[in-house]
Amino acid sequence: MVTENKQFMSSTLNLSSKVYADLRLKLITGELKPGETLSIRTLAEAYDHGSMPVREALRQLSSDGALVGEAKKAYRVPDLSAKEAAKLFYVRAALEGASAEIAAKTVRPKDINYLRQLSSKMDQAWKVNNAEKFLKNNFLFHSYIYAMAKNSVLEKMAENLYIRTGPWLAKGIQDNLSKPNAWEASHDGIIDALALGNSAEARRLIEVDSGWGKQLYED
Amino acid sequence: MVTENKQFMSSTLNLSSKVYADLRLKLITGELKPGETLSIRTLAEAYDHGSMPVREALRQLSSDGALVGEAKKAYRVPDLSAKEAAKLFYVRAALEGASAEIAAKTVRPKDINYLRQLSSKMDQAWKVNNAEKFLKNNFLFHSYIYAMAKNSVLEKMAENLYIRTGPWLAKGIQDNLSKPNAWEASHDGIIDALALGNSAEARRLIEVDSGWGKQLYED
DNA sequence: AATATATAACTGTGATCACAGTAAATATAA
DNA sequence: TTATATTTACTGTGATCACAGTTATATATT
Repeated sequence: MVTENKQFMSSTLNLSSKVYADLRLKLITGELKPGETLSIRTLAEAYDHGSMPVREALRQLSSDGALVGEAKKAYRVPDLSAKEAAKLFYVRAALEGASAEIAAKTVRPKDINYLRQLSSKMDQAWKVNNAEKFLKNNFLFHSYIYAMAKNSVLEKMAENLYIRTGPWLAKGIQDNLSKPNAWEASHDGIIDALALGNSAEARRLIEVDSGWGKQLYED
Repeated sequence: MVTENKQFMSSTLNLSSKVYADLRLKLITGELKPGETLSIRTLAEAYDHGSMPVREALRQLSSDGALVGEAKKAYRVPDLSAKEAAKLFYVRAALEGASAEIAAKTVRPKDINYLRQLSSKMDQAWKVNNAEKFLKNNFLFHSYIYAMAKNSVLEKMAENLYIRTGPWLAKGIQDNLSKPNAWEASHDGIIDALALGNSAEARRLIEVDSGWGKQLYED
């Protein structure tokens, strides 16, 4: 039940944080699906330890808006309405756009290389229908742009929004994985704008890319 | 220890939520000061119930960034460095600006009236050196603009940022309460821009107002 | 009196239990 | 068979305890 990826699992922290990080990854990769129900005791048994760490992790995710929890009822992954999703993507686009605008001004060659690597990994994953790998690297791509803005507050908030859109996005990806990958061109355009230091264009393209998922279910 | 204000204290929820709301208000009004330390057991005794609700509230506030908590050490109110405060105000200005821009397009006369009432209350509080009242109404003022944007995601995030800047802001207010109130003119300008439906100007002024506190400690 | 040491008080963390409200499954009645 | 009632299983919530690491206090040592 332990994940090996250092990005998602810091080894020194307490159990609550580990469970939190693990569930967070499962939301990003689509392993937890919209509407799915999560209970403290069931998860505690799965993780093979007491219920306290799970309890605190679930409450924290609920506080983040990544899960919903009414009193005396099991936590569950929110099944977003079109309206709720639109709200999420609106703010996400605003924060991602701000991040990209800053990032374009301080970007280094090694950043561009890393982003191209991630874009390449996503393309490979898409070709072999590996949704989990695709989604994980897509998160890393966006997350790296947040990080480039060098504003930890902005970074954390943008990541939070990404996670909340995660399961909803994953559902769409898994349905459309066989179709041509429109994201590759989108991401390459963003990377090019960043490489040129064109902050306005980087912002515009990121906002389009963030808004893309929104269209997935509104036709 | 119980607060009567419905804005800050919903009566139907569990104890954890009540403690959370109460501590949140204490952060906004400056009752909790930067660097101040909070322990589970001490607070539990003050609230006169078990430690579980306090424990969950503190962890949630820590997750929000409103408190900091290292392992095995007492929680404490962050004493923001100028750099950290700048990060906070940068994102807060971005989200407040976005809120104001939307709000200007849908604002109703009763909204303007309410905002003018709050501005008036703040001015009264300033004149009698009532920092707590001033800060509470200042929060309500900004919070109402977030709410006018009718985007619950944006609203919650903007409020979170406000709370995190709260204790730092309060420290400055309490030192400068005797000086002329520069905020009144600022707030009146915002209200006028909103009333005219001038979304660009509303955004600009809100961003200036949000950035104002930042200058308080950098001379 | 100043420094080092040892003792005591305090801290979050995790485990375990009792409780009351919710949802599901079963039994009962029509 | 269908609808209703009852029981059973499951849920988060709060309380209480043991534990180990941290901080402060008091004690000894020079």
